Amino acid sequence: MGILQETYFAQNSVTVARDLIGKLLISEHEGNRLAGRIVETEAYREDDPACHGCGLRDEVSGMLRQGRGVELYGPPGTGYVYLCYGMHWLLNVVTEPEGTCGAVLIRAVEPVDGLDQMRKRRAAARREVDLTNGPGKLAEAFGIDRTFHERMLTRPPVYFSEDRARPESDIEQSARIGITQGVDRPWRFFAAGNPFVSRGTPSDQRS
DNA sequence: ACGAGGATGCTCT
DNA sequence: GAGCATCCTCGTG
Repeated sequence: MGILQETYFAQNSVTVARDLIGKLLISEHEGNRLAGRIVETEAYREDDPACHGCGLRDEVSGMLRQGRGVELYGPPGTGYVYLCYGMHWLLNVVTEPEGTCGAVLIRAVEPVDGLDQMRKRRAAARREVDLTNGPGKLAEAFGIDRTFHERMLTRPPVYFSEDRARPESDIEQSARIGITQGVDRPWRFFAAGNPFVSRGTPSDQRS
């Protein structure tokens, strides 16, 4: 009921990233229900130097080479989960039609359900905002790891859904965070004023 | 409140 | 060996 389907994720990554703000991320893994309202996302696209998988298509033959990020050309709605800095799992959902490279990174959510289990998984979190105010943190809180890589996120146990109780909030836009390439593209979206938005600084404002 | 530095593993040169 | 879509701890003000 209200689960976002493959046709939804088949849109332009930037469109999906903006529209996912206010939607719910839900996990029914291991008998617990966890839910979070998405408050921060980033879009990654083909012909985008920050995107894993950029440059895998041979310009002459049109054929795909193997390499990191080739999964981003796969079916929309697929999970793309990878290890960042050797320690943190980051959750993406594959976007754009199959055969086109793209993904949306889920950077932060506001906890809605299952906070007790989130606290157990996030032992380092002293304040409630630290449960899920960053891409590595929310993945840990939700128990997302490599076992969700290349799994469909259009049905349980992990999926996205509409939010009936979706609160009003303005959506702001900025450069993406933590990247050194593609800094000029304002493809980060976040809910204005929401305390669960991550602490990162947009890449075009760093010294 | 804020910034520096370290942890840690995978991919590509 | 360098470079990473990060997070945590421990300094200093």
